[in-house]
Amino acid sequence: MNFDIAMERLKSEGFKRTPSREAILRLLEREDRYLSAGDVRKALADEHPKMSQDTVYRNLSSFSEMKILEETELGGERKFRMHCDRHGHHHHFICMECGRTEELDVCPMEQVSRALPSFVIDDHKFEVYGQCPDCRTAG
Amino acid sequence: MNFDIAMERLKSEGFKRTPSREAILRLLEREDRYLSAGDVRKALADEHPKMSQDTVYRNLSSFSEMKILEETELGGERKFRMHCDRHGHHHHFICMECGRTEELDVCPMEQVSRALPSFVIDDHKFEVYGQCPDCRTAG
DNA sequence: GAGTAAATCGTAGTCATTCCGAATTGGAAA
DNA sequence: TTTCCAATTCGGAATGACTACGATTTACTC
Ligand SMILES: [Mn+2]
Ligand SMILES: [Mn+2]
Ligand SMILES: [Zn+2]
Ligand SMILES: [Zn+2]
Repeated sequence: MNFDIAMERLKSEGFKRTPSREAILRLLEREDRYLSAGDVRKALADEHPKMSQDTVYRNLSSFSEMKILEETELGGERKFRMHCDRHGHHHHFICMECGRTEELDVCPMEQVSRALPSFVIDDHKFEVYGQCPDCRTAG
Repeated sequence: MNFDIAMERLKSEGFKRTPSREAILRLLEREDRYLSAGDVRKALADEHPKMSQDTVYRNLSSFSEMKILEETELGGERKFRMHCDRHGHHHHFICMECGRTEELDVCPMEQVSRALPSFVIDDHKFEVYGQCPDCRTAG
């Protein structure tokens, strides 16, 4: 997903276009990796020094709820990245140094559904953690 | 893993046998599901009303490090359960109402490793969330 | 039973996140 | 364009999980 589509989505759902929202979404589009609320505040400190933490958290949560962002919980923190909708359902490798992701097309949920016929399955999480090639050569 | 094996493990690694540790491990053996530090404190409130939160957190962390417990992060909280070592590597369905788990033998990591030859893979997480049959009929 | 390092207690501190009332503002309506 | 108001933001306080730490107690060794 890119900035323009995200702003359209906001407008179509009745949200206002504010400088805070533009800055947050532009940042996440540019970075293309998982960022925490703190990361966002730091990255916007120069451009928007008085954006309050409430604004950052509230908007990240809203964007996540409306699927503009995707969210995970890592190291005791909520992290967000632009929702990627290029393929269908998929999962991610996540670099623990830089936060960049790599798409994984494998998902074992069909087998799981068959193996647990009497369970209600609401959600699932599959993530692979490590070091991406860039960070490996840089290290 | 059961209580006796856990206590042996503690002894062999030079840890002392204390009433706090016994109570925490007995609870986790009995419950056989994911509990937070707060859950543990509440469950032991009658039997050990003055066990401090420091003691609970420190021991849960120690037990997790030495693989007596397994740990996950769920809803912004660390959760712990007895380490299950019946089969080899596996993952869990987790009931979001009662915390009970069901074993899943599927794991797609072989395919992932093949698909990411230039990445360093340190860890992975695969969890399925929902409602177990007991909670479904009870609800 | 005495000595000692480990463990616990009580409490204060940290950090991410949420809450809240007051002030501001985007955008619809006049 | 100006008015208006619900939505949004701000600033700061509150929350809740978790950690740190000095003082006290305790499990094990001798
Ligand atoms: Mn993706
Ligand atoms: Mn298991
Ligand atoms: Zn999947
Ligand atoms: Zn696995």
